[in-house]
Amino acid sequence: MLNKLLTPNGPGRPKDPAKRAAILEAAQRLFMRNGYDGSSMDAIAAEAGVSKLTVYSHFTDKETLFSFAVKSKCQQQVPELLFELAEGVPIEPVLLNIGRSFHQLINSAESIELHRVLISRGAQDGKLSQMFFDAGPQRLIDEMQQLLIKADASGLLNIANPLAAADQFFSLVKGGCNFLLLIGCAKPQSDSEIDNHIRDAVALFVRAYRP
Amino acid sequence: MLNKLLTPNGPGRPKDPAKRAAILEAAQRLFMRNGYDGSSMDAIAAEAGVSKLTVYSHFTDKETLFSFAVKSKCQQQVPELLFELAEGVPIEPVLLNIGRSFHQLINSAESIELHRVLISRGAQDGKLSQMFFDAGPQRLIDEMQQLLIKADASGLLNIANPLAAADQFFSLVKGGCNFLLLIGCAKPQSDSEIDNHIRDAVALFVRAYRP
DNA sequence: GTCTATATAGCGATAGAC
DNA sequence: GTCTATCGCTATATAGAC
Repeated sequence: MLNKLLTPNGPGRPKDPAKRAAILEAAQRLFMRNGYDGSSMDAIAAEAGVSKLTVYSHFTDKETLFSFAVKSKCQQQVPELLFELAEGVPIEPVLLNIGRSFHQLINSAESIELHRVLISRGAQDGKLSQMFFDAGPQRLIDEMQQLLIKADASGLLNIANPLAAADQFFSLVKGGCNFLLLIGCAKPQSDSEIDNHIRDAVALFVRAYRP
Repeated sequence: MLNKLLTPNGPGRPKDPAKRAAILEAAQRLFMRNGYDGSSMDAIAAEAGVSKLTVYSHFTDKETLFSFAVKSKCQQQVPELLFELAEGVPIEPVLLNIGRSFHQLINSAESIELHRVLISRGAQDGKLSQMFFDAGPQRLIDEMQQLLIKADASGLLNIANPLAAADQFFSLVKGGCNFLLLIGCAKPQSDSEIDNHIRDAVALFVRAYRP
């Protein structure tokens, strides 16, 4: 299954990598837009500009194609937040930067759609959700935990339980608005509202954990 | 449409209210367990022990049945949290009680399934999500806001923005674990872990907002 | 390896007997 | 009002030509 990707040239005529990429792209678009059940293999093939059998040739079945599409989408979404903590610098600006990046990440249309699809399918494919979680949220929590340990050691903050504090921080920045976007009845927020929200979250966090 | 519920006796033979109830119950079970697309009208009719046409007779089509099922489920889930705030009593125990009730509510299997279904369908039926939100989360936020205003007036807490603070409180109690349950890869938490989580959330909140 | 055409099954919704 | 039987449609997955 994997050697299709690693060694495109098997015995006989090689499969067209461009078509494979087109299929994967089309699958991502449709799965994210219409969900698993809402996306037919016909539609995916049409969107990719190939025949349906070509889709089945590259990816065994619908489940497999879905897994590859999600996996690829996760890798695109992998965040590059700034968890650096320079010496002798106050902590608020660092947390504000992380908060802004995280907020933008989880509330982007792409991210909301990905979450929606995973939640819809979550009950039936826990492995895929686990993969997503390890590649995404878990890494953010780990890095945040490391940053908070450093901040505690530097005397910038007073944090007894870094893991719990990391969870608290992300929960605060996430807020209730993200849930509204997920269920599809959110009023659009202005940039200033978003910024105020993040400021409030960081302020609450720092106030509670200051030495 | 509604008078079917209010006046079960129309002209001619009355429809069987017991069958209507059985259909609604079966629809709730299957929709919550297998989602919208995963639940066929055949399966619902079989689960209810009636014919499929009886289902169509009581509820116009699948969308309508789904709306009634979700609406009914929401009314069952309507929480009775304790937002009382007696005079001369510390605030922590009150927040702990609310936090525990809220945590139990949103992490129950029934609630997770309802959220999952709403999120899956959310993109396609925003009205239903709006109805759910008004009946559930919005009311909790409102009541929490009122409580925080009182707490501020009493000098128990120092809260400039009660709405934002209410959102922060619920976000903290909710935590990251709820999301894990939604995507279907959560390790079960022990009672003591849950209690510690809620204590930490309340502690953070009170520490930041103490006068 | 890729295409057109098709097999098989399940869906939502309906017609007509009782 | 409720039932059995069925229509019309669409889905996943496959067979055979090039």
